[in-house]
Amino acid sequence: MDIQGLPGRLLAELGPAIASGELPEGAVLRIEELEARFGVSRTVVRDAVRVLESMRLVESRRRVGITVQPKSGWDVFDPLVIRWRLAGSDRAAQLRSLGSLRAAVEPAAAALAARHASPDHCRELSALAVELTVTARAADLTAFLRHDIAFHATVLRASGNEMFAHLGETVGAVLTGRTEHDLMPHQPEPYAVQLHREVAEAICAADPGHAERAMRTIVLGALEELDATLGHPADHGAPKRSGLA
Amino acid sequence: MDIQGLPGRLLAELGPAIASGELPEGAVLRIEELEARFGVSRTVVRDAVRVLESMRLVESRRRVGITVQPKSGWDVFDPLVIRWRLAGSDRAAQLRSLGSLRAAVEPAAAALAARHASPDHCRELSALAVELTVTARAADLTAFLRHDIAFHATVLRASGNEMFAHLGETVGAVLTGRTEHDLMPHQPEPYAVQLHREVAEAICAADPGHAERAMRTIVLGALEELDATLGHPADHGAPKRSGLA
DNA sequence: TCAACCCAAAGGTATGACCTATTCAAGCCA
DNA sequence: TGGCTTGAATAGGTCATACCTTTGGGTTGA
Repeated sequence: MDIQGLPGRLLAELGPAIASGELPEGAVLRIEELEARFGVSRTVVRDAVRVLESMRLVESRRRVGITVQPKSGWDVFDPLVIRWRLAGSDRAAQLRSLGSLRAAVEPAAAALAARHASPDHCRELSALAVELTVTARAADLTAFLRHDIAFHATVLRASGNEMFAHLGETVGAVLTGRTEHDLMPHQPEPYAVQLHREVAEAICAADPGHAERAMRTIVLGALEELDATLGHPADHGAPKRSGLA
Repeated sequence: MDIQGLPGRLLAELGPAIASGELPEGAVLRIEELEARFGVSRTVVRDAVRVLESMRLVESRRRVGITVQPKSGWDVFDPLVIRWRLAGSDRAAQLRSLGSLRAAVEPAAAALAARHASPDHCRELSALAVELTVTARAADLTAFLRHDIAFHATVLRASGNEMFAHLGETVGAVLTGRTEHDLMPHQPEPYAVQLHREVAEAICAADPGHAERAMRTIVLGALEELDATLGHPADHGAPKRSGLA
């Protein structure tokens, strides 16, 4: 996605290094050093640094160099930062943060979708719900994941809120990461699949309350699962049966 | 914040121009043209363009130039993009999006805060609640706003979720914008102030349910108020008394 | 001891040249 | 005639270098 161009090469190297803590807070880089290390000109280095700076990952100051900023300043919503953190040692913390975010946003998105969804969205959701059912029964995890991602993205898009819609990509990254690492059950839980169907139906039936509740159950289930696999079990409120998002 | 340096000057000019639609989707800029227009070198132009590109506001292609991208691609969570949109003609849409986001996130944050808040956070919230009460009674809108922003930011921070915490700045921008434009009542509503007190108390008492409900009332009230001032009245679910966030 | 001052280090900006991917169109082959 | 190939013009991408400006820190003098 951003591996195009020489600055992209630097970004692909420096971003993950910073996000993973390999380059810790306070670490200092110098333009000259990066020029030599990557065999590129100052122009390219500046380009890359400028982008890192716009994400608040580093700060460039005269007479000092390029300093890695404290984690608390990161632009945590930047898609690249999210991806880099998911790929590195911050993975667990990032997943937990995203989990809470999903738990907050997706139910609200489902409720909004139940009010604003177009017939097209509705058709799409219904079709995806069917696909989920089928691929789950067939234990085709790859296809299931693909449709799961599409389902959640569609709900977010159908909410009519541009900010929610943009979380679709991020949620996709989370779901992908989950099947990759936290080994999923060989067959998605039937209850979770049914919840997805309920969400789709409620949205098509313009029933915000039901859509919201079903989605909340899904996403809280995912949160619990997350805490289980990541170890640290913090309570999140309403106890529910383990679901699958 | 980013008015430092020559690239910052370009950003401060081009960003708002794009965000407000003054430079519509598909508009093409050329480096050479920008060099002349701002009297800067290619280096500076490239720097600025690179940043706009990382926000997905523009795309730079050879033989074509720098093309303004469709709004659907904007990195809507970027703080600068948010600020630029709030300042321009997209103001209403941006406020509505942010309103829904707040409605989703802040109650969840309050609930989390009730679980994880440190004694320091608790003290801070209590103090801010007092300040809100006092300044509201004194009808000191400026001070009230300042404390209101601090209150919400503190709740978000106390949630222990880094992503929530980062929304504090954005929420602040929304609240500021509200008092600036949608003329607020000369004296903040007493009921809203009380709700803030309840949130603080519930968080300090480690009562997630109460904290979440009170915060939801606040933020839904704000949403209703928003719809009222912005015209388009979409229903958001649970009917509540008009609050004030 | 502390202040003002000066110098060197490192990023910021300016140029100008050259490379390269793209597009559009002219021209060729079926 | 129509589609494909090819070639040149265009505009961004990269490079190398020189010079400016800020700033941290050491030095000097009161």
